[in-house]
Amino acid sequence: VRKKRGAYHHGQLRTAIVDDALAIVATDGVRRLSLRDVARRLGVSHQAPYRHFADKRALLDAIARDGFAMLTAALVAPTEHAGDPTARLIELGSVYVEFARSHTAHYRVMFAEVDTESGSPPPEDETSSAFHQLASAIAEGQRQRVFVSGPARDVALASFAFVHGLAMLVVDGKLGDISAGAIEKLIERHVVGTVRR
Amino acid sequence: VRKKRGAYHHGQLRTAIVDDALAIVATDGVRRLSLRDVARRLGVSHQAPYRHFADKRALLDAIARDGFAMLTAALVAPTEHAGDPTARLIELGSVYVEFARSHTAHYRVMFAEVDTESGSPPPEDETSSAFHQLASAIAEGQRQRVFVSGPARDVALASFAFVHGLAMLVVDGKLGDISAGAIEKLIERHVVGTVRR
DNA sequence: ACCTGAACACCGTTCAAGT
DNA sequence: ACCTGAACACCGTTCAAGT
Repeated sequence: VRKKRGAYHHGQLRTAIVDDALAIVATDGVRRLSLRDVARRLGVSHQAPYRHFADKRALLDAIARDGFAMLTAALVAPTEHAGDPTARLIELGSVYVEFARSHTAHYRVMFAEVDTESGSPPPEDETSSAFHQLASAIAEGQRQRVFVSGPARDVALASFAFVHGLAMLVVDGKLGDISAGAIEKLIERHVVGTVRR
Repeated sequence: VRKKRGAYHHGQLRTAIVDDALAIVATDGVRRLSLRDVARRLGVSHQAPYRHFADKRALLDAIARDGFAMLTAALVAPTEHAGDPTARLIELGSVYVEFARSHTAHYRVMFAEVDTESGSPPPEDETSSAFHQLASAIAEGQRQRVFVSGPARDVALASFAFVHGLAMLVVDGKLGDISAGAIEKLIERHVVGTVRR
């Protein structure tokens, strides 16, 4: 979305900035993202982005929020397996890892090092949305007595760590180009082995 | 290790730089690490670090290498359970996550975004050392017929993703101050459920 | 060997304008 | 409203020295 020299973005600038930032993150990583570079690539002055984002952090936060919203939406969608907790949990895990694979830039920003401002409060833990999807699917399985008993939170923790670990490996390219089917098998094995009774 | 104005570090500078960088990473994160800041804190000129490291990347690489070496050493150590694959695999996992907890700065640098230079070859995958510890423990369990059959690599992949996911959550403080015992229980559950026959 | 200081090309961010 | 250009304090990195 390169604009003519001197032209205006007419309200599209915000979107253009986010899209270009995502492109940079996808190819070069979060570290290489620079507001000035984005502005340059879009043909606007390096101050223009500040009309839409208070600072660089705000841009990253917006991208992370988008990512969490997309992920949550993707996890809520598959209600087909509402009656079968095992199938549902496997699907949730697969959707989670597939999200990381298909939205690498978003996932990187979502889990990029958080600002460790010693004074700042834990930012309302946005991971929790995805986490609660897992937890509630697990609670349902426990209600139906097909899942192990014990605190749903602890069981969900194990499942979350597992899919998050897989997602990190995928995003970092450590798994080569493993197939979605292979990932689903790993998740199925996990669910059947450690969650189901 | 602050030196007197004008004094020399007499060969200690390299160590001092690494230590100070680790301190900064531990409190402020990798993103906030700056060579100039380290030099300033150590009372040397901002060019001094270049005597010991070709560039910032080289400093981070050195820290990552140290971390991988320490982790490998920690994983090799516990041969006590050499005869019991289940106990050994649980211990390997616990040691892995405990390393992330007690060496947060190292772990952050080890798994900080790798430079995605499109041309650069995969850097001899240093994760593989830790990974192979798991894989060989798993292969031994398969030999004794107490672990599930199938490619040791795939089974190891699941275990690695699980402990790596746990480690990431610990390092990012998403698990609060979960006890080492609670983590060991999660790992035990994973091993017993998805690795053991 | 190890250190210094000036210099260059970059950043993020702010300010005072321009249309 | 949305954009521009100059300015400031930072970075990483290089160069030409100093002891």
